[in-house]
Amino acid sequence: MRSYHQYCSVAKALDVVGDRWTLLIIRELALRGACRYTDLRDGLPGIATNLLAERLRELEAAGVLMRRDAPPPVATALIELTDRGRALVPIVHDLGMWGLQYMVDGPAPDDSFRCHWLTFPAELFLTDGAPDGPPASLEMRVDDEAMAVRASEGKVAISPGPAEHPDAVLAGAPAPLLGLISGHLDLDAAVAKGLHFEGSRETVERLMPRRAPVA
Amino acid sequence: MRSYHQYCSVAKALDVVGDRWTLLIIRELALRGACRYTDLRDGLPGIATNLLAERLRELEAAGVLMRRDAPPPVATALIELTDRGRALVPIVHDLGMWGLQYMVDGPAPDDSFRCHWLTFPAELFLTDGAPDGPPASLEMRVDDEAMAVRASEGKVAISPGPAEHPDAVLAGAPAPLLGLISGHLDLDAAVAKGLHFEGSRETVERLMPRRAPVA
DNA sequence: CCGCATCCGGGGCGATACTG
DNA sequence: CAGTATCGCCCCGGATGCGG
Repeated sequence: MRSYHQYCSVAKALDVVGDRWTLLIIRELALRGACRYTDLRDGLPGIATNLLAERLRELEAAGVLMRRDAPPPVATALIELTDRGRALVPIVHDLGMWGLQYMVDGPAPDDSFRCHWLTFPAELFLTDGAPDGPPASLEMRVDDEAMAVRASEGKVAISPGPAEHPDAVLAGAPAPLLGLISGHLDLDAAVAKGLHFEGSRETVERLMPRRAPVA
Repeated sequence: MRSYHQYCSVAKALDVVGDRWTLLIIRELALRGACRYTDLRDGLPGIATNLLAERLRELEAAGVLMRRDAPPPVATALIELTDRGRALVPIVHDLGMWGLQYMVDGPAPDDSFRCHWLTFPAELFLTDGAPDGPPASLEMRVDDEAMAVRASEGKVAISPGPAEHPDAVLAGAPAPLLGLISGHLDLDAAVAKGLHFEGSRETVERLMPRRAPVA
């Protein structure tokens, strides 16, 4: 990107991360951790390959991310955030919280979706409503991608990939799933909107928020 | 900007504020409060007038800012952030704190500067080192623009425009001024780098940080 | 298959000129 | 003061190719 040529810290930050796609690359690295070029590409539907390569070069030069050789079994290099890049994660998170208000109408017809994009909203909204209960595991699934939510001793942990022995599974379209997570819909309403539900209703109700804090 | 077409809150946020110049417009409205088109234009050196007009239209349509008729004596309309837009201010602030690390080398030869751009760094770094002392007033000046810093009862307030009866005045180039504010330079070092200083040294040392918290 | 580089068409952007 | 109009350029998007 052309520099703004302003001696202002906000402008200098945007000189580095203000380019198109740049903050979404940070998002992917924040949600996935160290990953391959191809993983990034899959998490950024719509990006041109040359643009991704160019952005990665720029961000590496700016000290925001680094490449590291993968451990022996793998032949490829891994890309991950540096300390400087990790300092951006809370900002990307907050930006995502601000953007939630533009999602309540549901996805546009040609919107793509990846399950791990729900991580930030899930971290914000999900709480362990029964901190004294036994550990519980929930799987959320859209298309072929899954995300695991584990509640244990009052803590909620969200991780990409399928859950090991889920007590409950939620699957279906993104919109009712997000509605449930954010408290806009309860489980019955989400099911009525097409969400598929299996397993322990108790587990779902333990994790999902009771009220809707989004404006 | 073309939408990213991703049903992700970060992408949706960037669909609204990810365009070039957009977050800098938010910065200006955050630092100035309600202001005129021309004020924005002056605070955004380098922007094309058609782009500013177009961005303002888009941001108004997105509910981020609004236009309001000025009180009778003035003939022009004022532009200000809505609640939704004000929710972006902490994000812009944090982005600015992150961008500080790219300013330590000083401005590029063709960088422009406005004094009120120091507001975010000043809010972060300046503290009242003598909360029991009498109110103190400091003016910082670069070129023709000034910024006032008032310390009173342990609180520090920063406002655009000249100070009324400043106990001390700092004037000169942006870089030594920022170095002083951020704690990279003490007053003598800043003066050695060309900063002009007048008035009460005690007032300056009361407000400026003792150590450098920037990496 | 992974990680790009290259090419090309379209549109966002930058700069200037002009207007109510 | 507050924009609109115009034009050229370069960034971006999409497709293809290619070496490891």
